[in-house]
Amino acid sequence: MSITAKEIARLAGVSRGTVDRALKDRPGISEETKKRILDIADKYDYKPNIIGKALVYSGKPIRISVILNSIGNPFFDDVKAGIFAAQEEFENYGFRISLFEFKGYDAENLVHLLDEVADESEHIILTPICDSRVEEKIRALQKQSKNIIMLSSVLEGISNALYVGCDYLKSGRIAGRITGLISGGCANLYIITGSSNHKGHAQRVEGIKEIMKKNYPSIHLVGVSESNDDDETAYLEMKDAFRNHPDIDFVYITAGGVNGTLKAVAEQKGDIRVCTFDDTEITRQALISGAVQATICQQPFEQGYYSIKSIFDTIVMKKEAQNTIHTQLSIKVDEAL
Amino acid sequence: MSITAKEIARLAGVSRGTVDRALKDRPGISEETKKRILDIADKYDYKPNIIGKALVYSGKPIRISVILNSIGNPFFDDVKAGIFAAQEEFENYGFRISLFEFKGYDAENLVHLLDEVADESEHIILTPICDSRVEEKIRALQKQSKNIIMLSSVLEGISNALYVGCDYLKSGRIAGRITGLISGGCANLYIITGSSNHKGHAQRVEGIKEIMKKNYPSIHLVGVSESNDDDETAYLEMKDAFRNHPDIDFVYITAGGVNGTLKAVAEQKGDIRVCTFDDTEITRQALISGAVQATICQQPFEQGYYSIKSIFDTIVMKKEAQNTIHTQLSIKVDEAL
DNA sequence: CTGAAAGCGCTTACAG
DNA sequence: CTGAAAGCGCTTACAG
Repeated sequence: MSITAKEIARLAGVSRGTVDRALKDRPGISEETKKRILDIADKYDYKPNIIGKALVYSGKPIRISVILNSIGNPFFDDVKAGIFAAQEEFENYGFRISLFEFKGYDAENLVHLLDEVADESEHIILTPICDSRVEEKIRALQKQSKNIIMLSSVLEGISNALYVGCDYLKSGRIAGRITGLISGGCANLYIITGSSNHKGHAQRVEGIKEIMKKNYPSIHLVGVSESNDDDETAYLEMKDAFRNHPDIDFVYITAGGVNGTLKAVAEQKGDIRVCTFDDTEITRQALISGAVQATICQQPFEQGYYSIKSIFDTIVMKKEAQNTIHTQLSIKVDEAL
Repeated sequence: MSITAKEIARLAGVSRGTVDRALKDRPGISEETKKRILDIADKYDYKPNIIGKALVYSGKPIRISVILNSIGNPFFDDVKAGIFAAQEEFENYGFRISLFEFKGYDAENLVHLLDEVADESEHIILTPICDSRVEEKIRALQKQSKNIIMLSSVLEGISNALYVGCDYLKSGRIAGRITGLISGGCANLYIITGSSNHKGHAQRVEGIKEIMKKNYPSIHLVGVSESNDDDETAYLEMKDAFRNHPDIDFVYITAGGVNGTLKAVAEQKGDIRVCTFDDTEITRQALISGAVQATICQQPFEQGYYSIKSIFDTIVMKKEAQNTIHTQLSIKVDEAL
């Protein structure tokens, strides 16, 4: 129960306004009264009451635009749920959130959307696309002192922007460890990844390789294919892999294309272990049916929630800005659903 | 951006006080003005601003006592961290939290502490102990309309109380599934559990057995011992088990006594897999050294945080009271630390 | 049955 | 250099 500014004023024998000048380091106050006030504030551990503050600012909305390439991608359902939860929680603090969704990885599309929202928002949360035009646009917006937050994926060329999402390299290492544990350290492994244009997907493959090299000399990485998150492509790639390597007995799917891959695995018959990423309707069904043994989750709800909460923390709570919020990575099996 | 009570007053041509009477269903208002006001509130989707509300109530503290048998139990470090985080977040809403810690499972101790805090708190969060005296005391406090919240473990004999913690039976099932996956479906399994007086520990064993029965006919459960969360006991029990069953090749530790168990396993030599529960300093070290393959975590930070947040949600946000908040269960391997 | 006022802790624009 | 006042959205005690 810290002291209020009003009480400080009484103790110092001055008005509320003067106390405010001292605390905020505003001009128009003599050095001695300022010192007297700050000493009292210090002594009684004054911390401004955020509710009093929030009430004042509730008139001036904090405008936030969220741009996600989420259309057709079930991963983002929970991300959006987290955003909506935060929206409800912080509504009374003046948070005004607009959500824009698009499909795919077209950089022009994203740049266009950024242009559209720029004028009417001080905070822009987006799932960035790895493209120089996107990077340039983000840097331009930062110059206009827009607060940029990257959600669920990250551009390494951007500084002074918060990233909220998982540690992709680490998630790959975990995948490698699971592969080792479930296979008993001996397997012919095939990886179906999303796109090499998605930095995160590439890092996952890298992480798996790293662990294989370090710990599992008897696991042979037969090959890696890209599905571009498309089931048909995944199916054809996996079919092809089995044709050339009938001894594949472990498949890791690092991104989308799960159903296509599983179809090819089912047709192949034999005891083939499969692991995936994320907890979507598709992976849940596959876990329950036994087609998939384990999946690595990255807390999508929390990603959405914290992307908004970070704004609350810096603006309202005046906490220092972070540059990374890594959500937890955890392994789930069927019984955990 | 919902309408304010002030605007409703203006639209209805009445004073703020009258609007309040209508909204709160308080006496002293004619049916027709009431209806007129409620219609306007409805039309503009009026929702009271919690910040305005909170400021009024910040004078009347919400007193919360937290009683944990956490002394000497590192699991509770994160639980406490979650409580402290919530304390900071809700301080300005008038939340006054006092923490009381004790050691062990002595019911008298807990009853005594409950007596002590009862007069000075409307909300009591505790780690309950399975004992009729505790149950009676809790029921008596509920009769005095104290809000009781059970944290991290649960008494099934108590109703009208929120439980915040993991689903122990489910966590046991997950343990069973891990055992199956890592062993390749073939093992001689031994379980070191905490205490049969701890309902949760018993449920974990039950969950493991259930999965073995359903899915893994070739995993043989050699035996179960109780460590009472004590390393020395765990060591002796495990030694004894190896003496009688030298073929044990998988050990599941469902509670404490991890170091003692691991010591016996190390002395036994051979390729013995070990899995545990929770992410404490001890299990982390064991995961990193490779002595333990995987551990099941139950979000202790969130347990602490949500036990307080639930009070905020019902008192301030006026959300309906829940009776269970199950935190997520997830598997972690060394690379996830 | 209804209104006017004071107050929760803060900020800001204005007056002296 | 300092103070007094109005206002954010709400609640509550009091006056009519």
